[in-house]
Amino acid sequence: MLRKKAVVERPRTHPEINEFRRKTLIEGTIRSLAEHGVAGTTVRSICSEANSSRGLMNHYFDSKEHLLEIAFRHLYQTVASHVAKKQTQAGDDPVDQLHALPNAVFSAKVNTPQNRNAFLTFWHEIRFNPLVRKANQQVYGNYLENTERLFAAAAAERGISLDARQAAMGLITMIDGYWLSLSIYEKLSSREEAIACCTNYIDTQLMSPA
Amino acid sequence: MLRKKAVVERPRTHPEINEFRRKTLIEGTIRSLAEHGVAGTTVRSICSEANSSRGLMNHYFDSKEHLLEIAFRHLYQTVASHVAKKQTQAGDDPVDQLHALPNAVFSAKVNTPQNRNAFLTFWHEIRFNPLVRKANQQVYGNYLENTERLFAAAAAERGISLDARQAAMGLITMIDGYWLSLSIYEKLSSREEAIACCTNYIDTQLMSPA
DNA sequence: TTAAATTTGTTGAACATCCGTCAAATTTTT
DNA sequence: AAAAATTTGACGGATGTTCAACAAATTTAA
Repeated sequence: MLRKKAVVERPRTHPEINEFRRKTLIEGTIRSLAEHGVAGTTVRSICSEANSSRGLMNHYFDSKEHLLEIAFRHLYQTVASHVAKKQTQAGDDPVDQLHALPNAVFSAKVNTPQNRNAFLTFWHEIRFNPLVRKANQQVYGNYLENTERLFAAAAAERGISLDARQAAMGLITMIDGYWLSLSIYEKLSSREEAIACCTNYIDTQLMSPA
Repeated sequence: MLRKKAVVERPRTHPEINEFRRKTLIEGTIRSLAEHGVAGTTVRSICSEANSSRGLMNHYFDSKEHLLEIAFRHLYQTVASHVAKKQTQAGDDPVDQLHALPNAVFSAKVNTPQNRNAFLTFWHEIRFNPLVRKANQQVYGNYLENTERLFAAAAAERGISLDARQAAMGLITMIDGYWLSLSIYEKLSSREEAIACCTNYIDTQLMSPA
């Protein structure tokens, strides 16, 4: 039986090619990190995941170090934009927006094994790749600030006093903790449990002090 | 002025030598992991930290992979034994013993930058080193079981119903989360904050359901 | 108690293999 | 024809492990 060779959708114009290559290399990096870890992610493994030759990495990015930074920003952005979307959908109530955070972070769309494992490798990479470290500082600063603002608004709304900064830090820490747990002890906890626990944390913080 | 050459305490008998070499290689591994990460920790860097020649690693351990497993068990043991000691000191009350857990884990003695960073690299290594993975499963199983038992006992004592497993999982997750936060965002949280937050979590779990 | 024999500890050069990067050669788009 | 995209072999350097050579500790024999 004759069969047409599977046609791989590949752009033909220069601007499209540029965008396509960068995107596939970035995604290949994340896939390689999730699958092979820091030590196993080489220029060769990345390009293999991206179906490109070795030389293309250096053609589209300054260095492997730089590509890792871009990949980190990309990964963070996929999570952050999903959170932003869900918080917008939640309306104007700061409590609802706070509840939307764990719901978005632990949704099946974003909290995939691949993304969990990739994040874990980046947490490790932060200490050794200066570009990734700087990117994380920027990105994490915003994240903390936004969450702190929501806690402050929620506390004001309910007329209670609250250390919004510490509450935000606690929530983010718990989210990171479950993200880590799901990555390492996959069988022992679940995304649903993570959402329940973080939601409970938010509600507990927003009760008037005894 | 004459001065005695600084005498490096070094064992002279065979059994002592064996113990000494294994210990310094294990500690050198942890130091190298904390300082240089997974990718930067080579047989050469380990032996350099341990003041030994490259060949000794293979003389005292089957392989680098095996040494990493032993180092992981050693690191975990230093934390676990400190926790056990503090829980024993806490007496018979399960609530006191639960409170002793975050206090011990985030004590200055155990929660050092080196130990934090070393643990972070092991969390990454778990997925790629089968020996480390198996060691973690054993060790973490006990940890979860003990904590679950304490929650169950505390709930029974207070006559309240509680999903002890989920409460234990939540506490461990929060501890891991702060361990991670302290490692990555050192300036944004503190050991004291971690203890306060975990203690609060325990107390919240042990209040009768509304 | 001494001296020889034996076991154990230690070293670093050598090995094959892989790393990130580069640049010349080739193909494809413009 | 010119420019951009792509491939591939080559580079110096680093990797984990092995092994022959040597040093020290220990046991055996006298």
